[in-house]
Amino acid sequence: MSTRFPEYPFENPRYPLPRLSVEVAVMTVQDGELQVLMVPRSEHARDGRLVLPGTFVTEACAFGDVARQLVMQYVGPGGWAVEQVGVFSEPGRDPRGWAVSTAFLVAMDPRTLDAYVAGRAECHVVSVDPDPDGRGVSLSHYDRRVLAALDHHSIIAEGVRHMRDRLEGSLLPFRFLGEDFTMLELLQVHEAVLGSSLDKSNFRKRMLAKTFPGGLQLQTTGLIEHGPHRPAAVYYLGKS
Amino acid sequence: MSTRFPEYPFENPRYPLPRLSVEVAVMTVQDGELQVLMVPRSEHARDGRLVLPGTFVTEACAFGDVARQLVMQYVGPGGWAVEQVGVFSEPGRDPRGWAVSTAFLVAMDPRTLDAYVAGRAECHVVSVDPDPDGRGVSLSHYDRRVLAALDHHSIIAEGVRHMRDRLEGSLLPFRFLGEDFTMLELLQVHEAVLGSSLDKSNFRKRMLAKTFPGGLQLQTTGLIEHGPHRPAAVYYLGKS
DNA sequence: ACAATAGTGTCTTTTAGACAGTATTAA
DNA sequence: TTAATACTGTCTAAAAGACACTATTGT
Repeated sequence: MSTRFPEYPFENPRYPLPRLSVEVAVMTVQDGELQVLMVPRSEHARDGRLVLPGTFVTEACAFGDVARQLVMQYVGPGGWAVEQVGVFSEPGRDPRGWAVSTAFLVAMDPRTLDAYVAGRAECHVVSVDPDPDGRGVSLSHYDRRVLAALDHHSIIAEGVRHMRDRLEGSLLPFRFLGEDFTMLELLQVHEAVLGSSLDKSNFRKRMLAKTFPGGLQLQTTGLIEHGPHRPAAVYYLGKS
Repeated sequence: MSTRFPEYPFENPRYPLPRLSVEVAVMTVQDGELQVLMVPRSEHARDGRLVLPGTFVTEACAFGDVARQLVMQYVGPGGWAVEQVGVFSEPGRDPRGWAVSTAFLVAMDPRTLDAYVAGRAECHVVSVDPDPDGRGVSLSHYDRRVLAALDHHSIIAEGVRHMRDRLEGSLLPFRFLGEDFTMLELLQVHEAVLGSSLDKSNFRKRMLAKTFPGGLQLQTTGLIEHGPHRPAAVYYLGKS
């Protein structure tokens, strides 16, 4: 270590250094509900407290790559698009000491997430209920004792804010969906992220008229039946 | 240090740790031009290379507070609103080794900035010219040898992206202005940040009709003459 | 009068939104 | 037939934009 930055106080005990970590909020929308992947706060903690998947940074590596590796470790392989949400550095945020986290966000199709998570008891997909004012979130679960430790509520709330900013003008909504999807599924992604309901007719018109980044537009590819009602058109995102 | 996080590898030379720093982009708009405050990359460097003001993080402190202290140190006292732009962690970004920077942005009235910076030879206010595609920026100066070291171009480019996202729906434009301003000054802030020109008539209508966060609206408070032409109305942001 | 910046008015196009109504399926 | 979801059409209001025009100053 002494060959790098010799003047920086790594070896000088006068200067504390924070514990550096990367946390990932793997989010999905299922049945119109926003959800996030959480895990027990340590391998042997059985007190029911859940945290976002995270890891300490212990090698020279871009944090985005660390986040991608975390997703591969907890969910599975894939070209996951991670987005940086921000840095959380308040000294009191971890009772054990000064900890600095860089938070990332990944949007995932619920079927993909469920398939990966199905066999892993440690993975919990927790419902996220953003506050009406958009500042915080509540996490619910089958067991009320299951709560997030640390300030991971704040990280998720910031992630929701980030998603709301990026819903229009990015491909984010489509990362919550499979390659093919119905208009209702796309609508429910928007509603879950925004936390408000949208007029179906106007939403459809807007989406069909819109050009997405990369010159992509909604294309229809057939019909799908799933219930005692008119079949829905199946869409995908493609070049016009 | 051993009382905190005993299991984290501070004392373990197997694990490298990055040099942690906070950098601040103090930005302003003058004569329709976006500018940023830069300083020589070290106190004794006389090679003309400039960097964003920054400091290593060496005590348990929220990074936003570190950024505010930096602004006070380089510019002067004031309740500066710092906004986090992001973390820059690519291993190759600093040739001396692994360095992780958290970047912040401050928008400042050019008169305030100039007044503070006037007596300080080390402070340079450098023009920022965003690329048309919005991905990068060019920095100009009276002396072409004056260039940013490290990846501070990227930090500034991210800062511009951040400002463009927040121009509508926040009070950011007004932080580039004094308490009182003319419609032209407000227009030029928007044009400089967006990098495009706007129709004056439509801009005026839009601004006068708009309600800004906190229920604030543009109020007029008199006229100002500054040239051989019709005097301009002076506006401020207040409750209706 | 002229140049220069400030400000108004009008017309068109685009977009968002409310909301009524039609379509197709299973039971 | 009914219930349920899918989809279309129409009208209105709001916003954005183009652009011609008027206003007020110093020289």
